Amino acid sequence: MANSSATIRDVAKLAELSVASVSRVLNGHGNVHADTRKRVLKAMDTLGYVPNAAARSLSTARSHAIGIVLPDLHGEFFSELVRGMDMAASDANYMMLLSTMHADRERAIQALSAMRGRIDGAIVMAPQLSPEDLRRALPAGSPAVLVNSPEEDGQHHNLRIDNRGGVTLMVRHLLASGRKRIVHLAGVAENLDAVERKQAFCDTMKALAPELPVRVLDGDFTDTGAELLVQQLLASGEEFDAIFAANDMMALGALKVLRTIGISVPGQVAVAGFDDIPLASFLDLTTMRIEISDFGKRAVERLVAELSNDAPPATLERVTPTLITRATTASG
Amino acid sequence: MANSSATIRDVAKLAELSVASVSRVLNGHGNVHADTRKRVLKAMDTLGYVPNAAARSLSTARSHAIGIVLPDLHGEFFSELVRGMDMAASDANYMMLLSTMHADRERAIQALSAMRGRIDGAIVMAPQLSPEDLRRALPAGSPAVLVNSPEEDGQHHNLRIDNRGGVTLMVRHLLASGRKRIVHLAGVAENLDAVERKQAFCDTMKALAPELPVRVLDGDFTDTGAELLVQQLLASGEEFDAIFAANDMMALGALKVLRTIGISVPGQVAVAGFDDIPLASFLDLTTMRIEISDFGKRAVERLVAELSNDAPPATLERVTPTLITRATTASG
DNA sequence: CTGAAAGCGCTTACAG
DNA sequence: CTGAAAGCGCTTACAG
Repeated sequence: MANSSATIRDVAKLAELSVASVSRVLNGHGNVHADTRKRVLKAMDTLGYVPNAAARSLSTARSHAIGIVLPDLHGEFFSELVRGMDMAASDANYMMLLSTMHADRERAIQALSAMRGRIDGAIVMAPQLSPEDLRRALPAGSPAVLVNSPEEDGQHHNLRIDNRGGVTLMVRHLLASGRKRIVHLAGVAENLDAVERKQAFCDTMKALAPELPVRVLDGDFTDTGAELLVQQLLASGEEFDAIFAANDMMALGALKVLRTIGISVPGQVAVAGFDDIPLASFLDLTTMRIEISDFGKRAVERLVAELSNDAPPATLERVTPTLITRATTASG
Repeated sequence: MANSSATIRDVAKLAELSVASVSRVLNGHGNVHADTRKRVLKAMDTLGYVPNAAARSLSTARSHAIGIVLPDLHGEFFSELVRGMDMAASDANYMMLLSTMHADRERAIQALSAMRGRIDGAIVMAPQLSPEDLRRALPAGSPAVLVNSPEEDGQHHNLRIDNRGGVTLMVRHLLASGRKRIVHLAGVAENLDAVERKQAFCDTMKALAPELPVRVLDGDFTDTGAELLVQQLLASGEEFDAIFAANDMMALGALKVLRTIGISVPGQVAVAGFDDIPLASFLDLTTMRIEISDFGKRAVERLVAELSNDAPPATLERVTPTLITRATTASG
């Protein structure tokens, strides 16, 4: 009922051949007589035949699809990530099976399980999942690449942002432009990137400018949260000539407060963020750009390489962001 | 090799039962002895058994997955659309197979074909596809809902934005706030929504304020394009007290020019857009909000209803946007 | 170059 | 309540 379409058997019948022959031309095998091929093609055409992927998967143990498990789908980050994945996947002729876990560990495991038989491998961005969870969820021996996974399991390739490299570039830039009192607005403490950025900020300051104070305020990645922090900072009377936020939204919050108060940016205070969201370029914010779609593309390319047994050993791979200098730090 | 996982046969062997019994507990059928169930469950657990979806699809002719074909994945619109679809899909326990067509007609047809056997139905947003193409691409009799399809084929449900309704609300709002000379910045001529908005603008003006001039400038949906248009408009010396752009990006371009020139908004000129992108709220732009995630959600819900043979007849369904009044039109 | 047959991993009448 | 068997639509050795 649901599927009243023609099958390979119908094609064979119409072409007066065996299903084996039909299958051969379907898969482009060489050993087929030109005339046979022609008859098959014609029959397929008149019947509007399209092979059934499930049947094919079952006999080849290959689905030509990859599973994607993401924590969420909210915002530019994920849409760019998926876009990059899509580019690489369609280049390599793979379909994408998408699933979100909404920060729910059990759900991620289920999603992955439900993909068994449908996918040849998976890309998993699920910070909550332990290596043990992954072992449970991933079909045994099925390739997977992790994105932003906190732990290494020695089994899977793991793609992460080079937070240390990015922070170092930005701190260097701020110091080079003469800033002496840089305040770092950190992101939510549970976020791995936030933690790495904060740590990297402290380390880099100590390494590059041991004489300068290292100031960190703990934020939550939101603009409104950052506004409060900056207001408190101003109220405290503490001096500062640069704010380096762990993401752009916080940087924008900071900007808003400074401008409202009448503090000139970058004259009195430089402001910088991290991510390069669309708003950043619109509002001329200096930031670290993560080419997120590249990130997704890399992940799929790596997975595809693994699927072709054509991949170097799994490692932790860091993708370094690039410094985008704009008006909020432009002057010296 | 790729799939060395346990099969139903392994479970049956370990539990010393037939595969039929295993299948029954797997599918929660009632007619199973409690003890049998227990043994099966235990065997599944020790083997880490997960059923193979391809095999299951093949025998049930049901995949519990839906296909999504989108023109692109760029930007907020698509990420929100997919997010809404994901919500509805996971609620209804369906997986999503995602594919983009990049404005390529043949590619969309291929993508849809490649989904045969993997999906129970599809959501297709592919303006380029004719009803005839769809008939070719969609597995015969397989349900599909269209999103933003220009043509009705009488077969499939079609979800579209209520451009006329939205434009009417906005024009009414502008007129109510005393605007007399409203300029409409139209979007790209090939875009169906752009065309509808433009037409609706002209019609609404004629209907609600026949004495007022109807002014339309043809734009391209970009902020930079709109900047040029507004500069030309200013240079022409023509008077106007409101700009209603066919999308937010153009409205923002207009805003930029007006502010640069020193024209007060909304004092001298009101500015309004369409879409309610994140930038709009950030920059306090009056606009028509399309709840895009709802749009995606509706599409999937409709499809799921069709899959359960539980849907009213297919129609053209319009989703009406809501007016979001903000600072750029606030005063009288 | 071609066909008959087994098999991929499930589900589901059909008997019992 | 349970099992043997057929069948879902393909692919792929194996003969010929």
